[in-house]
Amino acid sequence: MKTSNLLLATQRENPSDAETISHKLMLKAGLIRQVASGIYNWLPLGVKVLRKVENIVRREMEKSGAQEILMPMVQPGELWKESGRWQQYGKELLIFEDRHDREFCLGPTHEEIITDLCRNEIRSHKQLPVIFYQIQTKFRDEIRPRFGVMRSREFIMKDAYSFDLSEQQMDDSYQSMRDAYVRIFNSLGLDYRIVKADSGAIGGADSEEFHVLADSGEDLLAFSDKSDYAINAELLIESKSDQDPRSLEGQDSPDGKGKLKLKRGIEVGHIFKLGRKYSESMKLTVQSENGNIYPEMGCYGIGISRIVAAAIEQNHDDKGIIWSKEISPYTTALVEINPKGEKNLKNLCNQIYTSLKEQGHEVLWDDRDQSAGVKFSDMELIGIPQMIIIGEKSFRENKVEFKMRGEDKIVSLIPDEVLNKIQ
RNA sequence: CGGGGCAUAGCGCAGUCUGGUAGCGCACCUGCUUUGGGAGCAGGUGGUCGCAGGUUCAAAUCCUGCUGCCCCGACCA
Repeated sequence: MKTSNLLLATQRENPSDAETISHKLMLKAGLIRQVASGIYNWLPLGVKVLRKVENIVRREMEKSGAQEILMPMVQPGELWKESGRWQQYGKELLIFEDRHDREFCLGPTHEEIITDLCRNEIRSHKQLPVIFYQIQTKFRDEIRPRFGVMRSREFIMKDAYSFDLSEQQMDDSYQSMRDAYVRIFNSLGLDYRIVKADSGAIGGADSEEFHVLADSGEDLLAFSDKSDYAINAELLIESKSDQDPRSLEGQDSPDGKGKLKLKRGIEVGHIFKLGRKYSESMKLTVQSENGNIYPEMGCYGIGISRIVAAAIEQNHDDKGIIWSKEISPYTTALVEINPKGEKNLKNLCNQIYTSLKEQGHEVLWDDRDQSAGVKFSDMELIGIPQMIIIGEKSFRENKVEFKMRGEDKIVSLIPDEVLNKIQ
């Protein structure tokens, strides 16, 4: 892609409406624009990153044998009344009526829909175990949306639901999803931790959260310095008289091994064992040799759009975003400087651009008629991990330059070498 | 929902106290010159000053009501 054909909506000024770093940078780098409180447009660069994250998630879901489906965002109130959550879920559930005065809500999650789907489609125990997933827009009418897409009302989530014949089988499904999540977060190139969590309004027994570590994270996490023990600090606070979570620092770990250390995290994934909560309330049964049984369910969420913000919270500098190459909108920025000075400079750019594309690299060629400083600043702001610089001086020596985002070092290479250098 | 703040051009802001032809920087358009870290000169485009009432000869400015957005809190995957 050439920048001359791209809606590169970078802004020079800091946006006045944003406080957190990821929110500021997402606006400034032209990834998103706000439409209403907690509701955003995703611009071309932002969508590129979203798709990268989605593709990693999708790849690992498929690898684990989960099947992709797509459920509606608009859901009939009837199903929510059946599960009991029409009353229970609260004002985060955005409710409205259609022209026939039938009640609907915008889906904040999909347990009701998936359970309804499965009770219609799944008859025999031979069809289990099964896991379905979707990547889809959710809506939760947050009391106070904040921090850009980090806590927005409309957001993109991958949610998966497992159905098993026994608790033991459910544990296997849970473990398989957990393994997939580990592969996903490893692939994303983020520093993350898994902690014990509260299962909250979704209901159910065991649950674990995946957190991207960042000082700006909303959640406080507690770790033992001697064992694997890791927990969302909220859970420890509930049982203490001292309500200040920071007081946990240095206390004995509840597992009896070592002392607690605290870190901040952004919750980007949450996996639950639901048990029979929904299968029983919504009468989902399968036939087996022992009669009809209620499947054991599990549900598994990943905040796709939140991951984009979390990645920026964790990886940025004073110049802007620093993407890992796995989720960067482009792997390589190609910056031409003063192409009018040397008439073959443009040709060299074109050759390198074409070759890299043939090698499967996603290259953003900054061919705008702008000064070098503007181009460097923009490419750094939008966080492209590798940059090739082609300017008059080096061109005359038949050299181009290569620079990694986040590093100061610039290396001079002949054009063929740079083709091998790019990853 | 409680507390605090903001609303003037695409972005960032001044002007409001003390009413008198709506401004600045950047961006954008034209032309020329420039070109290795956010270029220069010249000429341009763009705003019912969040909305609705009211006061006044006259309202961005004063008064009343409303709306939207941001931050802190409660809440939340």
